Amino acid sequence: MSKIQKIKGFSDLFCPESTIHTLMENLARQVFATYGCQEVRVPILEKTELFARSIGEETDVVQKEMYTFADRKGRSLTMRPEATAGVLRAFIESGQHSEGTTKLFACGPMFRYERPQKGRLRQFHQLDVEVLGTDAPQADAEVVLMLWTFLTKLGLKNLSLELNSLGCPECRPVFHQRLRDFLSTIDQSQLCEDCRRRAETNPLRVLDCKVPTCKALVEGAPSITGALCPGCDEHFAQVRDILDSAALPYRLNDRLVRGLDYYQRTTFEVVSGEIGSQSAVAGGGRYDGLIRQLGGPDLPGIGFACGMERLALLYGEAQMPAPDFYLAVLDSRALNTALLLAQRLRERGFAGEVSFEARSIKAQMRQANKLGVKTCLILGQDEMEKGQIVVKDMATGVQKTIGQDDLEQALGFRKP
RNA sequence: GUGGGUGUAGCUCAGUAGGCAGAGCACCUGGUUGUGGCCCAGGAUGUCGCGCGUUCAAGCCGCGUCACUCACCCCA
Repeated sequence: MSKIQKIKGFSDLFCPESTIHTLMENLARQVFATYGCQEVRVPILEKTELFARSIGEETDVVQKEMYTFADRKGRSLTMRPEATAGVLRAFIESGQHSEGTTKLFACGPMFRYERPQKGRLRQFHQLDVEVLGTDAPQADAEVVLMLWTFLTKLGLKNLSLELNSLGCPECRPVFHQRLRDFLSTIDQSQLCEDCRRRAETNPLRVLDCKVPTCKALVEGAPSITGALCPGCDEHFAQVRDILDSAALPYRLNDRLVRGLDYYQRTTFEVVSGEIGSQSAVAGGGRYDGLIRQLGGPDLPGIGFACGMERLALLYGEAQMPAPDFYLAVLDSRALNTALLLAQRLRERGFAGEVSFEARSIKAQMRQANKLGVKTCLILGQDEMEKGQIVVKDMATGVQKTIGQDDLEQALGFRKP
């Protein structure tokens, strides 16, 4: 029979990677809770329209990267490509939005039909925070601090925080016009093929191009920072001021662009130079018109998402805890007794393995050694007959024979 | 969607100029009547991704195909 393989861009996580993911998720939950975030679990499948309306009909994500299909009654459904839309939909639908600021944490798998590469899978996992109901610059600063605190507690270093303001519906069109004017003054034929297209469709993206010739050409392009309206300018200044006071190191990057249409004002990204080309480990920003756009009240919001696979690339080796014991069985008539003894220990919270077959003691000792257990228990014919068991300390090699009833004590049972 | 690289033992990979399929690690057995690590001796393990072609002969050359991977695009 032929093997069935997993589908492209989907991965199976075994230990220690699965442990790293669990650990990161738990730490995120814990850190974000200190800021008042409450966890929300939302569906993986949503109506396609939700993403089309929030992310933006014209974005690449919606145009060509979504897992979209018709259900059995012909309704168009989509596997979520990001978390924000679903969380906001749930927030709006729950109707619990009259209580001032709401801070939500969500996590889980997201899906995008892209060509896989380092740090990018078709099913990937994000940690997501949304702070809804306030446009205070303090909230922006708090969200950034929350993210940075989490990454620091994860032990990640050499990360760089990039910060920008994209302006609001009032000042952004002004900047777009200035940018278009600028682009029309330069020799279009010098731009790369992608940029010639982007100059029309999404001029902001031209600023972000990595091709050296394009970089040089847009050197003198106008900066969004200089085009902000007084309101946005003041808001951004306050956010920076707080982050300065908190001594949080960031880099202003007026070329920082977000891929989703709903972002405005404060946007930020955390990048690493150590994980290949997909260098953004987290990204987010403010989306003040979005809740209303999704049929909810006119409330502002800000949030971010962390890519867990990318964090995992930066995370060191996970230490897998060694089991407490290995129970070697030398006589096949002792196998049942051994299993019951192990069960007794496991009920007390000890972790360990018990042999399912009476192999040579040498083989079983080797196994105990390989598992790295602190204690090896040996049950043979002699011990069986006397109701005893051998307890061997693997580090010192010292062993003693004790009554089976005294096992918990010998292993250092501590009350839970 | 586009381009490059790689598919050989459980894992990491050698394999010269087409001529018997290899190493290290891991695993198993023994060196100890019931005692691990180190050491020594021995052992098992292959659709050389798959298909077609060239050839007396293909892991190696050609074509196709699938998978993985990195990069572009895009993004967390």
